[in-house]
Amino acid sequence: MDIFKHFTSIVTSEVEALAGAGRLPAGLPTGYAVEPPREVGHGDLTTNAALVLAKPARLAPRAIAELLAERLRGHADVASADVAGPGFINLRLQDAFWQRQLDAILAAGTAYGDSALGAGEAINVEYVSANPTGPLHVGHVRGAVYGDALANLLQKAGFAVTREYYINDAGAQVDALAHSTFVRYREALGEAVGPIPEGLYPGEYLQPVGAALAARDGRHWLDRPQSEWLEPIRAFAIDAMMAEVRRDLKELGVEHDVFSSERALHADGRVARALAALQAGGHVYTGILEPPKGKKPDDWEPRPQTLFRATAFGDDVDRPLRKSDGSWTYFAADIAYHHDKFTRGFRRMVDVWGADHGGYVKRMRAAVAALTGGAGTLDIKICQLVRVLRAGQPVRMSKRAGEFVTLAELIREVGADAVRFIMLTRKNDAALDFDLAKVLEQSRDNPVFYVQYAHARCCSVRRRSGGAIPSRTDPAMLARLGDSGELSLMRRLALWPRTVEAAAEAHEPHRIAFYLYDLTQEFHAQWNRGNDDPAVRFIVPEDEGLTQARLVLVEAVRMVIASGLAVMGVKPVEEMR
RNA sequence: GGACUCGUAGCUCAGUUGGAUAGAGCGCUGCCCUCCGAAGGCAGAGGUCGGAGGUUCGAAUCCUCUCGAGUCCGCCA
Repeated sequence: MDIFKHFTSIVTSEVEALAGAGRLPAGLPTGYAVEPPREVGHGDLTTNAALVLAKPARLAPRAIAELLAERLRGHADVASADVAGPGFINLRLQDAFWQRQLDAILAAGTAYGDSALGAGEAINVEYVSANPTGPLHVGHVRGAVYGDALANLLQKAGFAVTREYYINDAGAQVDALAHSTFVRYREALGEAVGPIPEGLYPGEYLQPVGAALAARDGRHWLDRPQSEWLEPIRAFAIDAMMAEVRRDLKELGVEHDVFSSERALHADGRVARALAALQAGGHVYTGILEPPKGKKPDDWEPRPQTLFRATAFGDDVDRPLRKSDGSWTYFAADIAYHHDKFTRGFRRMVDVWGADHGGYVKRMRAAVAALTGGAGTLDIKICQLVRVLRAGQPVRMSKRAGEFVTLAELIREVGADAVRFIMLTRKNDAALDFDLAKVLEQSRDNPVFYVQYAHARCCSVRRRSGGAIPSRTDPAMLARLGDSGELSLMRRLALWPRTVEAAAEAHEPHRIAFYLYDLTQEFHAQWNRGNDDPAVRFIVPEDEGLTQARLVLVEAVRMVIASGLAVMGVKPVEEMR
């Protein structure tokens, strides 16, 4: 149960009751909410109902607040209801109310915080979608972790989530991959190939691919013309790279449900069909674009092009659909891809892109709007750059020289859990520094350690209790939990369902990381009090009843940490080493 | 020239979708601890939210303008 929704509905029924008694006008709107107060000193809950209702009710906010507060005081869970400031109502709840929440948490386990928000609606989250021309590197990791955590989060919020990867296996880049692989193939067969030609991929990661091809086909392709080997070797290389990508992603804990091929979209006519649909809607025409101002390409020459009328849907210019040789642009294929997702039943789509694709957002949104007549929604989340720091110094990355930190290396160095956690400690659209030393530090300013440590401490309590965590609770037992630190932990736990929903709605999984940090901070603080004062320790040998109640609290904390980490895709640890 | 994202404490960043005295960590200052419930604890000082207007009962949050940083800008994907 989300306690804030619970009390919002109580306020609503009291407003109706007051209207029924003639003390408020009937038919007032319900734009108000019961929320946690920003200032803890203001109480447990606060509502702006009187402020929101003042205008439609044509009454002073404080007068409405007084009426409502009077009614709210009559509820058994409400300890006090005070009018404050311009007309807020601050509620304090009985300890028993908070204690009762522990029941709900223990009963639900890590399902506590699951929401019906999504109502089982299908949603497609597309992420990573890196070109199959090389191994994944740090530039891809953030999107991978963000997308995966978002998918987990949406699942927890009640959506039917499909995790999808779009393979850009068409176009010049995969042809270059095929040529590069052919060079490595010749090399594997003993030829002296010299330096890798300009325009091809020089990375050593293609050596094993060439060797594997040689092992499979022997010298078969050596004297054949390019027209014969290009396609089969391209397919071979793409398969090899995608196998590596999938293996690396699996190491990171990322597994997609669906891999969609761009090449297949072209091959089976889906591109042509999508574009025909766009054309039928009157969104395609032939025209001449203005050159971009301020950065005019040297070889610019005006020419008529097949254009999508993106400006009709909020974009700045209309966008080309065909290259000068008549083939489809990448954008055209991407339109077809989103059309395909929509026809597969996804009215809701999320794309996770890197910062360098920011300029592409408007046209894609425009295309989806045009294709679906507004029935499909596309949210595009941009992940800003990650700077990897070693000893406080940025690690230089040059793709051309082939020196970049790969995902596999990153995981080998600090572990998948640390990688995932750190990637979620920033909002997706803010730049992120990844300090390789800091993530392994055992201190409070390393959130990975801090949160894991809290979970380990919970497990430690459980171990030392000898497995004596009560499976059932009763109000009398939980009534022993009256310490201020215990109560603020209970209040924090009650924020979890609300945190999940808000994060899911905003598509912001980083909020989970921040919540966990706050929760564990309070847990550690309570633990530390036990260092000085044995009476507030979780295990009090001379008081079994109190210990039982506290074990319930600790177990509830552990479950919420574990379910938060599950959303982040981080494994909770039982002990620190 | 334009588009997009970001400007919040000395530093790195949150900010519950417009609420009441803007939060956390680091750093700084002070006090306490040296305890395996280890990998420190507690407390304090410190920002008017880049700047200027506007909307609102109420703005870090929405609008306009402006300054600064990053990313991007036909036929690459």
